[in-house]
Amino acid sequence: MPELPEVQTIVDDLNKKIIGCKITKVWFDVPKLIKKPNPKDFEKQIKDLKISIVKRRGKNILIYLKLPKEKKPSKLLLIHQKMTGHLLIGKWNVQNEVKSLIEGELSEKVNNYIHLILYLDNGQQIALSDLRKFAKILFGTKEEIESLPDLMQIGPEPLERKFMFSDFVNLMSLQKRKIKQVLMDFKVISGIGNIYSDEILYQAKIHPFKPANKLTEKELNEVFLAIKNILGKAVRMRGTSISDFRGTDGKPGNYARALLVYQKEDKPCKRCQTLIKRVKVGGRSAHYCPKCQKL
DNA sequence: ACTAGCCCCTGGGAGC
DNA sequence: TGCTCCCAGGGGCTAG
Repeated sequence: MPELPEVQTIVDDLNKKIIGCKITKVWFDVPKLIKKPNPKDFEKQIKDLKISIVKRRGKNILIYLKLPKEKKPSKLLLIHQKMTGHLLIGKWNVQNEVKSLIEGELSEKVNNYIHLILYLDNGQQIALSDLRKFAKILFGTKEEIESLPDLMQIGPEPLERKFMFSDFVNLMSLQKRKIKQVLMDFKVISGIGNIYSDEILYQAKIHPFKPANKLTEKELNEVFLAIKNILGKAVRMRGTSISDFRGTDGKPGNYARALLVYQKEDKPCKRCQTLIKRVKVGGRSAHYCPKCQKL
């Protein structure tokens, strides 16, 4: 489901709604989603902690937690939503493995796939819904989680000011792979997945198969500008809603209607009317205009 | 040290 | 209507 803009939307929502809340109880029915610590210890360790701040790193949601007496957070809960995960805020009732909504507008199917609930002291709940059960949850001390490869391996944040064109040029010069795959590799640049890599390359007029290190300076500049432009715009529009992305309020994002190539196979290119093509790259589909995107 | 390809899961949509 | 096949936004692991 989520790439950088979608995860940022969730993080912004959480920061508005749950800061200062204390976790009073935990419920889950798919223990394997909790990779760390042992699921049995998870509730014991996270109970009574207070939510300090929520951040994003790549596509990971980082919820910093503190003991009631602490000034600075010492614990960290990491949630990666992978393909179909959603974090939702609401109130649910769990009975005989059936989850029903008590309050709010989340009367959607998404409720059937709730596999983890954090109960908060203000009566609200944070729920993780995940149809395909690929999501990943890690919890531990701040130092412990921050030093895991899951976070250490992540490449630079594309929207940060300090991520400059020169950094981008250096990164691309080291990559012989197809530009499409390089953009989607979170170890090179974080937060870009299949949807936005298609949109970025379309805007930059670069063929997805072009090897990253063969792009000219001018082409690299186009890609760099497209990354900043498209991701920035998507964040402002609260993400894309292909099939089932939702904010924590269950409402879809607005970027889907701004998509120009993703899932537009056989539709005319907005620039030249040539039909958009779909091809496989690294097991995933790439959409592009065969006429205006140059190899 | 690379990469392609499979795998983790479940459901939706297309085609027969 | 129902069956089968293909597809899905992430990313870890393995075999070559």
